[in-house]
Formats: sequence, C-alpha cells, structure tokens
Amino acid sequence: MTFDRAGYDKYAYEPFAVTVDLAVLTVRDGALQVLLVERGQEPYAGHWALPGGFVEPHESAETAARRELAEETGLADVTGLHLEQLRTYSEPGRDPRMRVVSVAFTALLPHAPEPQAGTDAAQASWLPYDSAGPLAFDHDRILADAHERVGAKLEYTCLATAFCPPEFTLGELQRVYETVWGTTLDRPNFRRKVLATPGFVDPVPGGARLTGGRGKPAAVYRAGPATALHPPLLRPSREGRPA
Amino acid sequence: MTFDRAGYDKYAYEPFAVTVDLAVLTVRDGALQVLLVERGQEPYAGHWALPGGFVEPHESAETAARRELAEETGLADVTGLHLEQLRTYSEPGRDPRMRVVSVAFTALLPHAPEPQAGTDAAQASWLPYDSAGPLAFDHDRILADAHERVGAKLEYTCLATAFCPPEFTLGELQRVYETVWGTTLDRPNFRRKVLATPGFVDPVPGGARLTGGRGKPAAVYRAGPATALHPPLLRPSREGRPA
DNA sequence: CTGTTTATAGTCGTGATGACCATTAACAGG
DNA sequence: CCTGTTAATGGTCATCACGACTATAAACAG
Repeated sequence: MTFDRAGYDKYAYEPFAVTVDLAVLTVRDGALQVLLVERGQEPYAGHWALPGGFVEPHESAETAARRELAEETGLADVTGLHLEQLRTYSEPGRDPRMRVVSVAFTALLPHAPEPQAGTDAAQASWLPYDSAGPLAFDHDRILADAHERVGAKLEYTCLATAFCPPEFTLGELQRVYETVWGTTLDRPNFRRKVLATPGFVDPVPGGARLTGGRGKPAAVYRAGPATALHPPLLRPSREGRPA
Repeated sequence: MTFDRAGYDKYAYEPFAVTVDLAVLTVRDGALQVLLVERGQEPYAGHWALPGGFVEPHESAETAARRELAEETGLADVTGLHLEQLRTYSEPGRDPRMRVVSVAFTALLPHAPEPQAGTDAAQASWLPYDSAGPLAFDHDRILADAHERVGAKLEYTCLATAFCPPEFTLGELQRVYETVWGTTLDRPNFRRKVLATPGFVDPVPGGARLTGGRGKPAAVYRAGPATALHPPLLRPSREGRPA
C-alpha cells in the first residue's frame, strides 16, 4: 500500500464526481426520438438534458446506467435491452460547478413507453432528435456522438433489431435504417441483403401480419442469433465518413 | 445528470480516483508489441502493467493521456500521433485499494524508441503482444480490447499508416495489417485495394527504396489525406466477428 | 371495380474481390 | 558469371455483391 499514497492525498481534497449520461434512442412515429429530462435546478434550469446521475460507490458505470435508465423510464425490464458505452467526457469546465467526469452510454428501445419524471427532473419525455434543441452541459455533443455511433453500428452489426419489437416485418426493420440514417433505401435490395445474412432475422413460422392498413400482409420475423453483418449494409452515397 | 447539492455532499467523502491507462502499440521486428511498465510497489509489484496515471484537476483525460505518454516514452513529439479513447473501466474492485475509474486510450507508434522508466515504475519496455503475460489489475482485458479495436479500425480507416514511418513501402504497410490481424494477405490484391483508395497513400515523387536486402526495390509512399476506407479492407475468412 | 399501398420476386450490368500467374529487379552464394 | 531466392509489380479471370429497375401479388379505400 506504499503505492502513490501522495497521489491519494493529493486528489482526495479535489475529488472527481463520476456520473453516467444516457442517450436513449427510439424510433417513434417514423422519427428518431431521444429520451430527455427537463432540469429543475440551476445551472441550465428549464433546459432539456440527457438523463443520468451519479455512479454510486458499490456499482460500475454500466450498473449505474442501467439503474438510472430504469428509474427514468419506469421500465421494469432493463436487463435484456441494448446498452453500450459510448465514451467518457472529461473536459474541465463541462460542469460549471465542479469537476465531473461522465461516462456516456447509448441505449436503444423498441416500443418506447411514456416516461415518468424522476425525482430530480421537472419532467421527462421523448423528443424528436431533430428538434432536441440546445441541451444542457455538453449533452448536444454526447447526443450527436451517440447518433453517429448508432448509425455506424447499423452498418456492420445486427443492432437494428434492438429498435424493433420482438416480432417485426422487414418493412419495420427498413424504416429503422431509414430513420436513423435519414435516407431512403430500395426495398427489394434491402430485403435481399437482410435475408442473405444468415442469423440476422428468423421467420416466424405461422406468421403473416396484417399491417392494420394498406398493402399486402408482410411476413413476420424475429431477431436472429447473429450479431455481426457480413458483408456490411453500408449507408448509400457517401464518399468519406468520419473515422 | 440532474444532481443536486445533496449529491455533492453524499459523494464528496467517497471520491472516485480518475486515471488513464494507455495501450501503446507498435509493430517491431515483425511482431505486434506493447509498451509496458514493471510495477515497483504493491499491489502487483513485479508485474507488468499498462502505463498510466492520475488525471490532474486541470486537465481532461485526453490531455492526461498525452502527458503520461510523453512521460513514459520520453517522446518529445506526442502532439501529432494517433491517440484514441478506448473505453472506461469502472468495475468496483478493479483496484484493490480504492475506487478507481480508468479511462483507457490506445496509441499507435511507428518507430518505437526504447522507453525510459518513469518515476513510478521499476522499468519500462516494449514487449511482444503475444507474450505479454498476465498483467496487473484488469489490464489484460484493456489490452485485448485495444487489440480488437485497432484490428477493427484497420478495416475501415486509414489507421494503418500510423504504424508506419513517414515514408514507407506497400510491403511495410501490408506487414502492419498482417501483424495486427495475425493473418497473411495476398500481395497483389492488397496492393490493388490500397492504390484504388484515393488519398490512402501518396507516392513519393523521386523515391524507390532499396530495402537493404533482397528483392526488387519498392516504391515509397506517404500517408495520404484520407481517413476512411471506401470500400473497407476486410479481414479474410471470418464468418462472424464480435460487435 | 379501380386506384393506391405495401410486400415479394425477379433481372441485368457494373464493379469489387479472391485466387491465381507472369515478369522484373535486386541480392546471395557458389 | 551464373543461378536460385526474394520481393515488387503487373495482369487475368471467374465469382459475387450491389444498385437500379421492372413486375406481380395481396391487402384496403373510395
């Protein structure tokens, strides 16, 4: 225990607060939406912010993120859903009050229940990604990073099914891609690619969903066991993309 | 991140130490090597560990990582080299003494000068990735994560040039891919792909390097302005890869 | 019954890719 | 000097993935 005792003391009186921030995305009403809370206190009182909170002494950042997600959304089942560490934001001054290092996570939800405001927030709500105005702190950047990450992961992983309910049609899956990427895709080609990737989606034996409305009934699929896409499903018409 | 004053007080007396850990990789002697330091104190005295250290109050994790890298390697020029945030490790108990949250970074070096041991370490040295035995703390996992990340980024970015000196041959570049991936690549096909990607490498006008030994002299290239690879240069013979 | 909407099933040309083969230019060693 | 080895470079060829496109089927709206 001789190791770095000086370091311990040095930083003991200038501690870092460690928090998690959550960029929770869903596809609702054909639009990419993000879970936001309205801040009740200064700074940024009245501004929207990403949900999040302190990491408690006994838990990892992942555990804290999952706990906060359950608290903020009122979801009972947060064990199975997709939660991924995005990156850590540690710029001095990102919180005007004290030194806060925040580990950001991205979560994807399929059906998107209406959230109830937690204890710390004036209200919580889903807001469209595009009209999620200036957020508190550096949350605009975190949200943009999350969007970019999710968009990139759709290309080479089976992540898109995390936006879908347990059973879905290829049209719904395609709308996920189109919504996150902000593009339109050719339906037959999308279909060909998805079905050509073994383990991406599995057909539900007896199922053909009446979409409730127009069009021919679509076959129903479930998420398959695969996690990676080979070959990838690339976004159209881009020459260079960020590294 | 909707904390209030109560949160401040609650965690002020149980602070988190925030550190950075560095997975510094290079290609030397045809092998992937990693920069390690031998710990001088308990715990894990005598074990190898990734270099790293505390984030100071005034600096971001990125700044701290760059500073630690300069200190550990004795490199004067750490401004231009590739440094990327890997992820943050926050499991309780990952350091037996206290609660330490560590932001891990990956750095890639081309020529690999011999490091000099810093103040905290008994010695510092390059070790082959494969024989980097059990490391201190959870550094084995961090190192494996870094390897996987770098391998994946070679596929769709121009990152490989970060392993090469300012001027290099296509053979050297190919050896980077083969070393990191642990595979062999077809030379003409590799050549075709690299040269077909505009901005990946630029030919040096007058240059043809005598490799000092066998074989026909190779043309010399510099890293080009591109950062992304379109289409990607995929690892051979893999059905599914981790997400 | 007609138009609209969506799902599904193809076709076709282009281009990327993997598996090869051939040639060139250096050196090593007899 | 000649020959074998090594590495760089240039090329072929069949296969396959992909984008663009057309066609058909099955539902509903009016």
